[in-house]
Amino acid sequence: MKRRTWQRDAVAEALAENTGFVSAQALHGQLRDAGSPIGLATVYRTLAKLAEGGEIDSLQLDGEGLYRACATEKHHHHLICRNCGTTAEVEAEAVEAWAHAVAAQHGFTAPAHVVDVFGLCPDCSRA
Amino acid sequence: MKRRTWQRDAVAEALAENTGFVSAQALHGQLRDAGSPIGLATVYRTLAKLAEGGEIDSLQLDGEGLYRACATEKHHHHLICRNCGTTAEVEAEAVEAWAHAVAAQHGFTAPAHVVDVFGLCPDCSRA
DNA sequence: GGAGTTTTGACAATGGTTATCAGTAGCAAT
DNA sequence: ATTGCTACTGATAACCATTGTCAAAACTCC
Repeated sequence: MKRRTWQRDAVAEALAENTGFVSAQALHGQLRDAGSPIGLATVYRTLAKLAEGGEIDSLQLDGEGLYRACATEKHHHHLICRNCGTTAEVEAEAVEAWAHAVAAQHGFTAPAHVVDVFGLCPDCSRA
Repeated sequence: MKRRTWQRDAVAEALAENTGFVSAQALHGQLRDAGSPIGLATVYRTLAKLAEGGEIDSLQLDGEGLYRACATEKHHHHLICRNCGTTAEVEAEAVEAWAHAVAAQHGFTAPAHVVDVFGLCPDCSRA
């Protein structure tokens, strides 16, 4: 059974304060700096659970997991600044359709896809 | 300057024997089982160099790096069986165009993208 | 053959993530 | 409220893929 704890709320709240994707470690540091005595393991566990439940989005970059509380519940993809992490949510029905078509064409079932666009945001491009 | 060693050849050859993506560790085990005394660190280094030079493709799955010697030199994407690793190469000019357009639309520069489709291949679907 | 520089390999170190396990604290029934 | 059950937490150890280290080996050019 799922229980409600202040730790879970704290993680969700801290995540909401970030506009881009954040690592578990960064989030833990943020919480600690804000005076919360939350444990690192708890942050990892909570993020994993939230992601599993579809409440937050996650992706892997350079071998570390990043998380983000997204605005929409709908399926979408991300345009991410590889320098500062700023993220824009983008929809791409054409890509969804393409992914399904490709899978079907080769007889693959249970299709899933990883589609992310990386780049330098306007601010970071200037620097 | 780049030198030619039997180790580099051995890695490339072992990679060619696999149809799907393989991890550095798996490849090392494969080489060792075949009687090669190659070192693990060397396999990692060689794979990194080959990938850097564009001679092989790489991707990250579950936090571990996977490599594959692809048939074409052209930019392409992959349709991967998440059970057995079997891989099909697929082209998607429409997706390339979409990625560029999305980045440009938001003022992002130096666009790159990660696009992979996962699923169960016909064989694994049956099981 | 020899100099000069890469590359190698065994092993240590790194770093993000997960397992352990005793103590804590939701939640429900009493 | 109190109790009982059990999920959750946190400090720390363990994991494990990967990278760094450095002396020894070996490729290439002269």
